[in-house]
Amino acid sequence: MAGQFSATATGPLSEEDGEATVHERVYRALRERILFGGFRPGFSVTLRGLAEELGVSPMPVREAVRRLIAERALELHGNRRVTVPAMTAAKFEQIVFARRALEPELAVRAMPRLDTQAITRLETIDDRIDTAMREGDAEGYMRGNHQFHMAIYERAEAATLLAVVTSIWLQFGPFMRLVYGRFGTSDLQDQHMLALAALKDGDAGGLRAAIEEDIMQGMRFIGEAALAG
Amino acid sequence: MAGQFSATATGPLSEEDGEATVHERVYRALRERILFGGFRPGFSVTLRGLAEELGVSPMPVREAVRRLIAERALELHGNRRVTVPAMTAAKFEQIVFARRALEPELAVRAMPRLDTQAITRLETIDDRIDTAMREGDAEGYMRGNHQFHMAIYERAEAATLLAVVTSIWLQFGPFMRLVYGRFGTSDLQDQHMLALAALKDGDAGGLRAAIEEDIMQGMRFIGEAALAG
DNA sequence: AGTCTCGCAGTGTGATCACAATTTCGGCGC
DNA sequence: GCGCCGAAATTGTGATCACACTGCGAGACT
Repeated sequence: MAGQFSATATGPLSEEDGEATVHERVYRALRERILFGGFRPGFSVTLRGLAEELGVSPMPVREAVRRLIAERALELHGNRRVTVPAMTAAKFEQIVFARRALEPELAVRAMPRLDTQAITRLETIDDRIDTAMREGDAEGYMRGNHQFHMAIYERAEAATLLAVVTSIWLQFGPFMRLVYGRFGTSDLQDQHMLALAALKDGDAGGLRAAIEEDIMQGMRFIGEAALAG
Repeated sequence: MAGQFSATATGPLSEEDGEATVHERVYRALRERILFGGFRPGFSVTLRGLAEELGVSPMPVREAVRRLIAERALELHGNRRVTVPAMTAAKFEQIVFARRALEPELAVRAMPRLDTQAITRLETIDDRIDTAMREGDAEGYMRGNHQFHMAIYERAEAATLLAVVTSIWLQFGPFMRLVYGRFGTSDLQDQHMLALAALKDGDAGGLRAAIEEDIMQGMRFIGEAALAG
């Protein structure tokens, strides 16, 4: 178990979504770990290991892992080893490019459907993000940040684009967690207020700029911290 | 077998890549069919059916299908039916947006590595595309077009972005084939010459515009033909 | 004591079987 | 004739087993 963050060692599968298939529940459990820092980049997972840990047979784990490999959240090496991919400068740059190209657009498309109630919910999430940042709660910050962005993007009703963005997030999740674990979260700035203001004003251009700025600030922080410096 | 195009009823698995795993060969076979028109949108596939057709056990087919579902090339319905996804106007629009956002960029990034030899090869491919277009060979046209674009994009050495684009292509392949089957290919125009010219001139802006124009023209044709009209 | 080698534990891959849910289609009743 | 119903075939899901290959560590030989 060494090399893995202990924060989200979920243990046996949560039975909350009891009606889904085992494969689906395993997939979601692994996905959460990847997204919010349960795995460290380079960590190698085994089918039987995960199966025993989650209390299921290796079969559904196999399918879930295959699925995550297809989404580029896991990596299958030639030597038959499955690992959480490491970050490289080139890959990081491509992720930033894709995020800038797609996410502001998703936000703008979602704007007509983001009513007052939705904005209030976003503010609540943002409050939790600020708290987590202050307290250095890396996982809490990442959960909140993910929730904030996805709560917007989901309203765009653009499932095809959203799937691409989701896959991208899976690819920098473990790396992001690594950086926060190493450098803390207290140096982060809350860039969501500009987005919320633009949302209230119905200012599409402002929202696009705010989301782009949020992406750039956040990615620059973890990029400089871990790749350049 | 009804509801499926007969053009690429590949039969048993080709043994050319004999060293790859069965899963990998099945994956590539299915992927080819999806990309170049072996399946019609809405066609439903069965694990055992594909397994028997390809001469393998259902197991590797299961993994390949799961993988293609993750790439949004296949669709898993609640009733446990696996189908080739149908196209909708909204999905089509998102595909066009993603292609415009990513593919011209990939082309520009590839330009420094596209030497005279590579350009010559592109011209050869383009000749074959023209021939296929004239002869109404829909599958040949699609294979050539795919080859032309990918031969460029691969040189960008941007695996992360390329994976996104590849997934996108898988999502409109069956639909594209359907349109060409219905309306023919003779009304198509070759938009690749502008790209080749820009490539020879080392004109990055021109290349970006040419690729974008190529995408727009091609997608407008199949979009108008099948969705609006 | 250092190095090479052999072997065992552990890995992903693939096949086969059991099962529950779904679909399909035949025949019965109206 | 037409529509409903139930049995049989077919589906995806999951478990278990066999196998070839990898990796690592213990042992022996020099």
